[in-house]
Amino acid sequence: MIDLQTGLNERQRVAVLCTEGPLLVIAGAGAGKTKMLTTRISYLIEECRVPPYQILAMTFTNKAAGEMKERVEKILISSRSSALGAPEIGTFHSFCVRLLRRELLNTPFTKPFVIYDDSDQLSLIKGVLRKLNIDDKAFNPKAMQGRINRAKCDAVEPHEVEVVAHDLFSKNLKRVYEEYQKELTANNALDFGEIICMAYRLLRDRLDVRERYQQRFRYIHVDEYQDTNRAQYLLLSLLAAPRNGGHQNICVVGDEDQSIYKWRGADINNILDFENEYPGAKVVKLEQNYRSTKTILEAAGKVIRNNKSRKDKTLWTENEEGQSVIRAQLADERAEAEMVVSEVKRIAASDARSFNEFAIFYRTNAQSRSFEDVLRREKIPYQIIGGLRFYDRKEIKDILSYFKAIINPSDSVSLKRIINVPGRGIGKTSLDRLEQFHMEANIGGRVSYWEVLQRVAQDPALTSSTVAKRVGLFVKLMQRFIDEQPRLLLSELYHLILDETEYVVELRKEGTEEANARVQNLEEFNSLLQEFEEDFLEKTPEIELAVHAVHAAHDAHDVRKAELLPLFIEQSALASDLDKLGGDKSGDTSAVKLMTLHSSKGLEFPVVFLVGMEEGLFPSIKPWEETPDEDIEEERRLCYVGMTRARETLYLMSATIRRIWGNVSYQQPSRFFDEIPEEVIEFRDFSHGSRVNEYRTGSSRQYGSGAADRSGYGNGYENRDAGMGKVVGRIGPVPAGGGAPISFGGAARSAGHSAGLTTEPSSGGGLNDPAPSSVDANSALSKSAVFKNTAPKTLFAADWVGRQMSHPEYGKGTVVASEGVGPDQKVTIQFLSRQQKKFLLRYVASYFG
DNA sequence: TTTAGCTCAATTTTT
DNA sequence: TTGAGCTAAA
Repeated sequence: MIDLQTGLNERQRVAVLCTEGPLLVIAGAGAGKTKMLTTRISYLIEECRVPPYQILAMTFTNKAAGEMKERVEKILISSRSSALGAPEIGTFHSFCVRLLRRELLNTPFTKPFVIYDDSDQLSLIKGVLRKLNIDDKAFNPKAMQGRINRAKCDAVEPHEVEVVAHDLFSKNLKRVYEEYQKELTANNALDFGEIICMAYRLLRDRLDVRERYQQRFRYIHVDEYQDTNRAQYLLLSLLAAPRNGGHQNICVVGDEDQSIYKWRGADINNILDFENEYPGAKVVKLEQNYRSTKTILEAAGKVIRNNKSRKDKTLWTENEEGQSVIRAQLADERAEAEMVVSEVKRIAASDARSFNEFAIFYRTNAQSRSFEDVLRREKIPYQIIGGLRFYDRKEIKDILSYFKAIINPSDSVSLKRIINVPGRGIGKTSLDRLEQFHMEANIGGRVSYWEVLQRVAQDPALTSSTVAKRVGLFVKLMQRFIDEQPRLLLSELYHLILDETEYVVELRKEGTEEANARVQNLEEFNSLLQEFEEDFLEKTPEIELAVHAVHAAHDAHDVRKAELLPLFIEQSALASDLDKLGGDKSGDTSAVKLMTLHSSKGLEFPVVFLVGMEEGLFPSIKPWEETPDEDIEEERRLCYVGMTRARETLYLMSATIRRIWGNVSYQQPSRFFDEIPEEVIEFRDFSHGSRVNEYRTGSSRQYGSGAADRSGYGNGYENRDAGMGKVVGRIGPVPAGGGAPISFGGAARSAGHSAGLTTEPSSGGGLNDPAPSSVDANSALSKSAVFKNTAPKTLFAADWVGRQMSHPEYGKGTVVASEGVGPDQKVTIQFLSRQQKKFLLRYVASYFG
């Protein structure tokens, strides 16, 4: 018996009990939607006697799917039955891949397909551009890729692409998209978008198949519905909507306030239109939050309230009031990192928290660096989520490409990737020749790259005897792998590849730190393979195996082995970094988590640091173009998502100056600060620490008018930009270990720079990297004496202040400060875009009217 | 063929 | 700042 009385609130109970017919659940952050969903699924099985295999639940991440699976299993095991199979719980993509594999005969593929990731896709698109003689300078391949993927999100097929008259780009887009699709099929490959689209088209065009799946999955659940795109929406409609003869037993859960993937094709209308697509849909709102303190919820609620396009809903909680949200202003990104880390240490010690309970969220991956530096120095374990996926590392991708080419020699992208890796003397010229042959041979036909390689190897007259020989060796090598593969375990094949190609040998020859890291990654990859192998041989039921086995193997054991490789490749393509996170059994060491705001969705932590809250960075703004309100609203939702991840303690941080792409940039605090009521905020101005204060006094002039007001600290300080700020005075010491003062930007990685803050001349410090770009920043330290109490006159040279200029990149601006003399003179410009930038005067002098 | 050195671009990215 | 991709020289 599923316990519906305890542990569920009234609304959740309604949602669980409403099993028949369409149901839209609007679930605010932390309102227990996963609990609702898992209970609902269990209820269907236990109480409604629905066979588990008739239940489908779709999520966006493997992690969400895994969590749901686990929790459903727990409930079911703790009650009784589990023998009736399991509900199908997975991501949209894994669901569609399984569907396509089961229906392989109804797809254009004659044998199991491989999945192309973004970089594979880009390679293929570049190849198409070359083939069609389209200049990739004029028509950026990445832009093409973006548009193709967008089209796929919108379920737009090549023939439906609209060509705008006189618009070459749209014309080319159509051609490229068309050709790209052909190439994909010829390569026996699918990209992420195509996984969904092909499944959609199959269900759309084949009534028999559609009916089978409609009958199979009688109860459908969709998580994060606000993030579904058009293609996903249509797919769901084919399974459940009345207009397609569906059963309408569909329960979608979403929250428009947490829609943060609009830029990627997520269509908010899917939620708004739900009641049209499914007339008579019930709507349930879950508004009680179980995660955060009242204070955090209040702050987040006030922020999201500023969005115009949203249905009004108000989260409430019975949780404690909790402590104030802490908003901290730091001197620069280094100081920001120092403070975060020192707070982590302090709280970990005083509140006996494990490092697991802390998370740092930033807008862009690039921001992780400063935190990594400090965390590493302080020997605090940390884990970065996202960024470069493990499977995206060069060495891993190389091996995976061998794998892919072995099971699917039609995969030209993978073949081209590895043909000269490690180097076998097949260089650019040879590759161009091969490419040429491929194009010629492939006209009107279906000659794969692999076949071209074989021909070239056999016929020295086609190229030269050297090239033929070298290509021949590669062909022979690959052929051997292909022949051996069915008899080998994953790890055996892996070692065979490494041995025969001397991949590791080559890496060791390099002897660099980077090469060593790659060898280590390969070792990790090896254990991953073994793990997969063991898991697979233990658990995977025989039924799952049938599909790939068509062309392999002679006995049952070999069938299993032959199955391993395709399955591994598939999961490596669909896996993400997020998956590793938080699985309590995965031996997860206690580490501070670093991730982008996007990755943070769906997670929660007791202590959250939201860093880099500065105009331009967050909200992200391109200074050179207009930012539409909708974009700001999406940024605001992102802010809301980030804030509502916090259970007890929330820090919102911003830096005054930050290095962005190697330039020093003066940052204004994020507008989102203005939206949080004063009462729930505690303002800690760390840029007014004793030593830093000197820096502030000097450089605060950079702000132009009003700057003087800011330099006094601890008394009636009012930050106009922050729009708030009851002053609590300086709290805590300047956060730094061993008395090292807060230092200036990234340049301060060498200890000497920080000395600029006090007495030591920078020339005596570890200025070991005087690259031109860093000199710019360093000179701010060493020459302009901004850190000295007595600022030289030139610092405030009035002659330039107030003058107008027009920058080709940043637009119109006014000089608000000037410093240095002669060739070193710098000016700080306040641009209309709210950004401030500092330039060497001689570089920008020509932009003044 | 390889590689050193240059220019250019650059969010977010569940799959 | 980093990285990818291209050109020129070894």
